[in-house]
Amino acid sequence: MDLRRLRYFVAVAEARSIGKAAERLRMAQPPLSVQIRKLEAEIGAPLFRRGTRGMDLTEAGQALLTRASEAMALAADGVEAARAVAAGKRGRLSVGYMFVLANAMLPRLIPELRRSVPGVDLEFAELSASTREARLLDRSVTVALCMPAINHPEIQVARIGSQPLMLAMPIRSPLARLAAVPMARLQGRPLIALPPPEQDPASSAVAALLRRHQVVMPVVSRVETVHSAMSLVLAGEGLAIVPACARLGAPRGIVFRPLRDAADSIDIAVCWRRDSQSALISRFLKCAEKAVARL
Amino acid sequence: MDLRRLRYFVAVAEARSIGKAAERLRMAQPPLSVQIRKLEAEIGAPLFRRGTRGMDLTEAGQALLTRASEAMALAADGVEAARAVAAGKRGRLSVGYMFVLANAMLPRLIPELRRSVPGVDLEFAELSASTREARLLDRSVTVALCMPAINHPEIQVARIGSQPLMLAMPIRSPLARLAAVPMARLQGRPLIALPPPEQDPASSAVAALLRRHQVVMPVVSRVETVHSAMSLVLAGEGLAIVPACARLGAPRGIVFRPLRDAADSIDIAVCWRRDSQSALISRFLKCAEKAVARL
DNA sequence: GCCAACCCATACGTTTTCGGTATGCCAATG
DNA sequence: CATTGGCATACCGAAAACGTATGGGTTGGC
Repeated sequence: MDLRRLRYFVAVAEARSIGKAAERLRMAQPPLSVQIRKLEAEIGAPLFRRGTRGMDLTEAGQALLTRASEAMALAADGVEAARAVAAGKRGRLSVGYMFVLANAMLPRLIPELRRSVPGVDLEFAELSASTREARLLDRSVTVALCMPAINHPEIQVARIGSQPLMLAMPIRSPLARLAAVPMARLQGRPLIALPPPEQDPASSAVAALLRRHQVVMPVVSRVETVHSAMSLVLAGEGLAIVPACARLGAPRGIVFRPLRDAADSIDIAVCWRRDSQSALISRFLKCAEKAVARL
Repeated sequence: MDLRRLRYFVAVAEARSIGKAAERLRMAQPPLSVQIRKLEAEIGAPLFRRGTRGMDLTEAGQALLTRASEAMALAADGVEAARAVAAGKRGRLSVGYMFVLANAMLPRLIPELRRSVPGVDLEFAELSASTREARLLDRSVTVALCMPAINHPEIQVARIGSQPLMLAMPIRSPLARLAAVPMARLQGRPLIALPPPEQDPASSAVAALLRRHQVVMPVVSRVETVHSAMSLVLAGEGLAIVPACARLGAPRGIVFRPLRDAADSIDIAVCWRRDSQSALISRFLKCAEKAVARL
């Protein structure tokens, strides 16, 4: 069964005439006549009654007409839907993000996305660094917001901003009186650390910072998330070195201070599989850049 | 948009491989590869991710797949439906019948039809002779049961039986004592007649019968239907000459007697437009013949 | 009552498209 | 490093579709 034949058939049925339909289809009358007869031969029964004043559907033709129109509409809709998905105008966008970025970015990002890709179903999942990577690779998330970027051959990265590292401490800490804390003052103080670099690359930035300034801070606790780290800081367990955006959503009683002499910062990046839906991702990228611009 | 391409696309999507799909489609791999790429070019976006171990649908491809399968199913269903209608296995059959035949034929005809054309919607309408003809011509009825047949160039006729003419009279009529009434005994008796031949051809058979036997019966009433005639006969208004099947459904108090020396009968015929659905009609014809066989 | 107009069907030559074979390219595998 | 598996490309022959020209049947007007 050929969809062109059905298209011709519907045109003839609507025009009630081969000649008129041929005109509308921008083709000559004889080939259309041939196609209709071929269709009738394929069906094995006449679809039209040939009168002297044009053509008229038989009952069999009527039965075919409704289905044929629907089939054509469905095929056209399928093409249209595929184009829309490819253009990033429809579909599903699943965003894996990390906890620290949630308060800072999502309130700006989500409305921006709804405006930019109104036909797309959005989905958000707070995921650990390793989970984000795994779920990007198996495509169960489309993009990930990472700090810092994921390093993997299949994964592409776009840096959309950066966050300076800041010292988080209880408000009653003596260091809290300083507007900026010199690196040397950290020597020997207890550190609340994130998982080691091989599990969470964010902590390697902190490690590098300390190493460069030859500062040693004993690790008194390792926690999974910045949120947990804040709790321990508040409890007086130690200090934490975290991206500035952790301030948003941090509990009262914790203050953040920049580190003097240390311009270290950590990249915020959007990560996605190289072979993913590029149009949708570039739209997401624009939104993410806007959301991060006024952090 | 070509349905073959969609067919190929669905095959490749299901096989997750061009080579496998080509095998299933009984064709070589390269042309299938070309067709898929043409489809992608038409859509304007890749529908598959080419991996080293086969093909995998992109999101756009998934959007197309569902619609494409449905469209194919609809097209196939359309062809199938058209064939079924043409074969008389589905569709609508509207039967125009006349009152006298209702009691005699419908109880046998309807079950016969339901058995013979189970997928067809049946419709029955009791119609006068002129209405039957008009509605056959405008196709609002498919077939008509007539007595006698309709005579019109566009209308085809099949004789399926005949009914002898009988004399209908009140049971207390003196003629009722005879097993068969000689034509001569009708001379001068009052006749309840149907509309004149130009309106109802049935009455021309009666007129011809009387003329041939040189019998004159004054027409005391003209009625539209045999049913009305029976009422007047019962009331003692006069006699009626009607097809034998009028006995069925006639009120008590009326008796029917054959006419001696007169083998006149009137044909029962099925009538339909020459260009109507032949398969359905020939099935109807078989059923009608069976229904009339044991009258 | 004949001629013109209309509409569909047929015939034939041309062009487009499709399918098959041969082959190349790339990546994964052993 | 060679082999295998899978898709892409190139080229050729075959089939299908389109256009032009034309025939045939019916309607409607002069």
